[in-house]
Amino acid sequence: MKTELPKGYDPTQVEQKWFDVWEQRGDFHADENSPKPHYSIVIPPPNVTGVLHMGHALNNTLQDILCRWKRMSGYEVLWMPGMDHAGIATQNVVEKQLATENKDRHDLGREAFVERVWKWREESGGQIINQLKRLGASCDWQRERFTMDEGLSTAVREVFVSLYEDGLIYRDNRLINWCPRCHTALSDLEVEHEDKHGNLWHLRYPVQGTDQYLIVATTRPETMLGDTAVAVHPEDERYQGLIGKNVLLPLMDREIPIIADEYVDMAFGSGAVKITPAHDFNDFEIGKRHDLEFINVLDESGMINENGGSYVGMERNAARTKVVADLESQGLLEKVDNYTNAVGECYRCKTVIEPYMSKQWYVAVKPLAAEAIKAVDSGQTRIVPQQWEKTYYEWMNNIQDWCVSRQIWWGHRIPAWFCDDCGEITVSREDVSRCQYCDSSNLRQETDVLDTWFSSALWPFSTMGWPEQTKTLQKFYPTSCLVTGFDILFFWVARMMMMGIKFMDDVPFKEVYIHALVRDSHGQKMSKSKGNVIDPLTIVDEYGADAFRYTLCAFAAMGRDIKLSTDRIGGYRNFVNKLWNASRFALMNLENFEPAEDGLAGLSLSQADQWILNRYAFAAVEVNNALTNYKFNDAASILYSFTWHEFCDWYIELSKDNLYGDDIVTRQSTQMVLFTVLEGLLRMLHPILPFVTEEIWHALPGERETASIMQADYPTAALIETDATVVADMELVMDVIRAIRNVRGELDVPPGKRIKVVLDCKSESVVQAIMTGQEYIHSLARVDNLVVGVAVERPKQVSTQVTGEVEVLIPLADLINVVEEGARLNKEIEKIQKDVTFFEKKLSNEKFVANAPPHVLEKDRGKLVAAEKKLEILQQSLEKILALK
RNA sequence: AGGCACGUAGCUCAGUGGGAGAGCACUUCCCUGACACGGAAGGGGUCGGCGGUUCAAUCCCGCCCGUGCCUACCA
Repeated sequence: MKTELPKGYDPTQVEQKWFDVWEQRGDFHADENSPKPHYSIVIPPPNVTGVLHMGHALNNTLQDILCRWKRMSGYEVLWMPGMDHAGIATQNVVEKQLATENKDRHDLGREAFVERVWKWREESGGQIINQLKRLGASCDWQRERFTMDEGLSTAVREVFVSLYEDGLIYRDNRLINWCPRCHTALSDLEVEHEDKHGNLWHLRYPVQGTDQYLIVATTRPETMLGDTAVAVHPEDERYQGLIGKNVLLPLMDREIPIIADEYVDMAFGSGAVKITPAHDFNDFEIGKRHDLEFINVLDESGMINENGGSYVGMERNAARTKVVADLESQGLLEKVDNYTNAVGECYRCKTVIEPYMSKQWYVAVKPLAAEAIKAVDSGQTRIVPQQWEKTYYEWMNNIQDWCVSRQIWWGHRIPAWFCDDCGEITVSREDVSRCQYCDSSNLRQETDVLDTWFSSALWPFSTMGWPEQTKTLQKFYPTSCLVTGFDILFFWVARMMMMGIKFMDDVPFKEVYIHALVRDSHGQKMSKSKGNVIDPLTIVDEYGADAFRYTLCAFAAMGRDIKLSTDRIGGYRNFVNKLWNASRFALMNLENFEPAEDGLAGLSLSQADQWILNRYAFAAVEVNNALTNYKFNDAASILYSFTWHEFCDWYIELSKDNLYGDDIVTRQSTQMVLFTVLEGLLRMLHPILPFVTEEIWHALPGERETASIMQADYPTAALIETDATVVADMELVMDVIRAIRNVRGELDVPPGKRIKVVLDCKSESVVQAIMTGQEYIHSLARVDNLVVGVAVERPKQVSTQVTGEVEVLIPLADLINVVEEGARLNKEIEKIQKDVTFFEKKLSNEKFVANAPPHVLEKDRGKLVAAEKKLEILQQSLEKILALK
């Protein structure tokens, strides 16, 4: 597939073309029968309702980089893709649709509603999959899974029943987090706490049998309708006489006791707390301790129920207003303070959650967590960066039982049947029609479904066919790595650890790489409901997927926040274009070139050739190191500077004379090096820049051994041994070129002007190095007359620059301004003088000389000597220049 | 309230116990036959503040200030 490269790189067509080829050819498919060592990653399944955001883009780009790198490094790579069914979110989407038809789910009934959700899923769900493909994600798309698929549902049921049989799943009636809008229970994690400005109302409760009032403070006055006690601290002297007495609850005219409990903070407010056991988590505990009445005053929608006296039927906020107004009119409102406190909200719809009494299913997670802690502690699973281990332990050690039942319809229905005759519960892998206990057929299946995260927790093995013992599981479980953001460390990672260990008897992943979160400019987490999402696809459209990927890769190391700047993306688009044009240059100079069978062996390699091959080896080693340690940004910067600053800025320029010259042997060896380095460079870059590298790679001369660059070997080492002396000589010549350019630039020598340069060298070996590279100096420094030697005759009027062992002398002649040269020298002298002073001071410190390690001392002494020499030369030059005036 | 981070060039951010880095932006010059999404040469930072450890601190420790996130039952 040879192609002529157009002048500018246009990503759009190239990206679409190659992705189609890759996917249709099955290049991403993982073979469970492969003899190669395995490398596996399961994708953090995006919501079926999801639209690609920056977080997905980062997360999946990093996974793709790892997968492509490992694939090229000889591994059989499985990147398992899929989505979760996002119970509440998806149900909300479809309910909104229904609302536009003036219907709700109850009008349809459960079965029809679920059907409707499936229909939505087929028609509009899962857009994100195609969006991931636009990024170049090399998932094994043939294996795409969905948490509501039959296989995964079987896994969910197997796990639920097993946990139940092991006594790790139970039912209990307690306070849970209730979303009055979604009409379902939520786990603790699904409640987001946000500080909100509100009020602290101070209420006066009349004490029975006295004319005293007890002042209680509350942020939720409407809950007073359900108060069943007032609590004070047992040691609070102010209230000693009141404990045991009653207050008359205003508005309800209910007598409730004054109790003593150590939970009460004497210093806060009046030191007296109203107790509403059915509507507050603390009060719930106190209620149990003191055997109080639990009066629920709300219904499922957050409306006051029949227990709320005259407030029945009022919405909770309206009730609050009315309660406060009524208390005030009765003189029972002491005062109102401004107050800020954390209010819990539903993570799906942001409705203020309600602590609500209800019977729910729980997983007793403590025993599971203990194992999951051990697995990280023992190193079976490594969390990178390690700092996150602490967060993981912190949560795991304080873990609370997990409420897994949800009062919605879209999800895995809990496989439990209640018997109307004997009251027992039958939990079963198969649907049942008769009670296990009394054989009655009067059964009703539990209507609740499971938390979506319950099925997500099984993802690493359910996607591979569990509970069947599949070859895929044998080959690819445990997975090698999990790549995710820290925001779902608890939601997902911790739970996968627990379930993996419990059901697979092995950790779900060997390593967890936790990356930063992409936030908006205010540091806010991007989310659909906040409306602050920037669409990554518009970035892809504008800059190309490769440039976008490179940016994300370069950004990946940031602590916790990533704020994307389009300037930066533009910079990497330029980088891609640079690579493209360097490749065009190569192709133009590789006409009629056929790569030699034995590669670089036997070629007479120039200074420049050896130098670039040396730098190539360095880059190859370093980029592998970086990726091994998840240092994505290091990988990006190593490859950036090798490509641009070494290959393009230097090697291509150094090679031009040889490529344009008449010496056929030199030309051919230069071509071979140019070709070989570029070809290897493309392979090095491919994991980050899959599209452009594939395109160029196929345009190179010669035959490729594999159908795609993604199947070629990833470079790991030197292509051929290079001579360290020759490489150092090249660096020396480059320094000389830089020195000449510096003088030219500083003294405004016209760029086109060819000049005379005298190089006074300290030794014959330096002369030799320079003589070998003299053509480079002629060409890159625009020199037409070069004199090199040890103690050469020095022209009278010169500009002087010093680099290492070489004095660079440029005759002033007619081209250099004496005044400017004086200024330039003064600037240079000032710099060097600082160095000299610095090292003199350092080395005259006796303690430093006595304590510093010898190699440091040696190095600094050398630096001082070099700086002193350079200073001397520059000062002499300055004197001469001044004498000319 | 506790925990975890962060504070480095104008901007966005890397980085290390031994004389401070990148990209973009900026200044000067150049449309030299791959590339102006380019080339060459420059300018720019007492690495948040104060102490401590060390021969040596931007890096380690403590405190402070500022910012962000996570966890938490102060009504």
